[in-house]
Amino acid sequence: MSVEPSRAGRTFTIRQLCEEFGCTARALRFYEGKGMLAPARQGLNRIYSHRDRGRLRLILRGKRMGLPLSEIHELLELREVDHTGLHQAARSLHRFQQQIVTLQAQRQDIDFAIADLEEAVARLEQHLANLGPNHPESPQ
Amino acid sequence: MSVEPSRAGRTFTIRQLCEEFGCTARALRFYEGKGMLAPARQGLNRIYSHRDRGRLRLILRGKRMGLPLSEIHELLELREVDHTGLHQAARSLHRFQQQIVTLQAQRQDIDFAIADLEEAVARLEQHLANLGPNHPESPQ
DNA sequence: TTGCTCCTCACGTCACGTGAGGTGGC
DNA sequence: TTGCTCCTCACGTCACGTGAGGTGGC
Repeated sequence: MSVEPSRAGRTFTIRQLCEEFGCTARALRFYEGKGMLAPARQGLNRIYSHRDRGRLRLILRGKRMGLPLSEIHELLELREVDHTGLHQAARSLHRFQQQIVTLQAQRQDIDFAIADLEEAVARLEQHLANLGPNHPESPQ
Repeated sequence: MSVEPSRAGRTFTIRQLCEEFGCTARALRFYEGKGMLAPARQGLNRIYSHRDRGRLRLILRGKRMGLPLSEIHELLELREVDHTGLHQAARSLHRFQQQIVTLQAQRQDIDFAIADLEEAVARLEQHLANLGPNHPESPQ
């Protein structure tokens, strides 16, 4: 077995992962501070393994789903420990189902907000039309 | 003219406004600290006028629309100064149209997240079904 | 005297952003 | 020597939440 990269042995710099996933170095360091990542070091510099990259991918996916880092952290740990995947799957399933409900509610709020904004826009356009053409203060 | 309430002369305590609008006293004090509200005082206690209430209503409406307090503040000031409503209307119109786009993008993100979650839920249910019935570690 | 509502600091939360100031290897 | 990327503090941001400790009027 060679010491050098057999595909999964590949390593990444912080910048490489940032570019790949579109996040900042500060974010990666922040996740590390929270104990969610633990890259190796070469001097002071961080060296990310293929597995670190996998964890990062899950972190960002969890974030997109609107989960707080604390919960993503839990799910990550569970995955590490739970070899059968049973406990992990049950827990994730429950949490994901909850999150779907939460997101659906958020979408409702956004829909209401958009409707409200569209109504306001219509009123403002009307107001400007009335005020507009030859009003003393109309621009130009 | 009587000194006492002719409908618009009515005043409110902080608690009354909180209950009416479903927010906390801390929030009202916070908006005041930002200069968005300026209730009268009776000793140390805050006395909100009908106009304070109107401003609060707009603040909360802006928040529901996803506007940051700083922008809500601007629109509020504009309304105060701009008697014709022309400048105000133009500015609000522009900002609202922008915000509609922003919210539509957020709704998209949420839709994608929900789809992703639903897929994950389906996979987990399948996984649990395979693992389930007579697995050594299945619960009970 | 007890309760209630009000008050003023002031630190905590969440997920980083943003400098300041410094190092290492090409 | 200049540039580049990396690093470590540490304070700032946003919109409040959450005590701690105290006051006023029924």
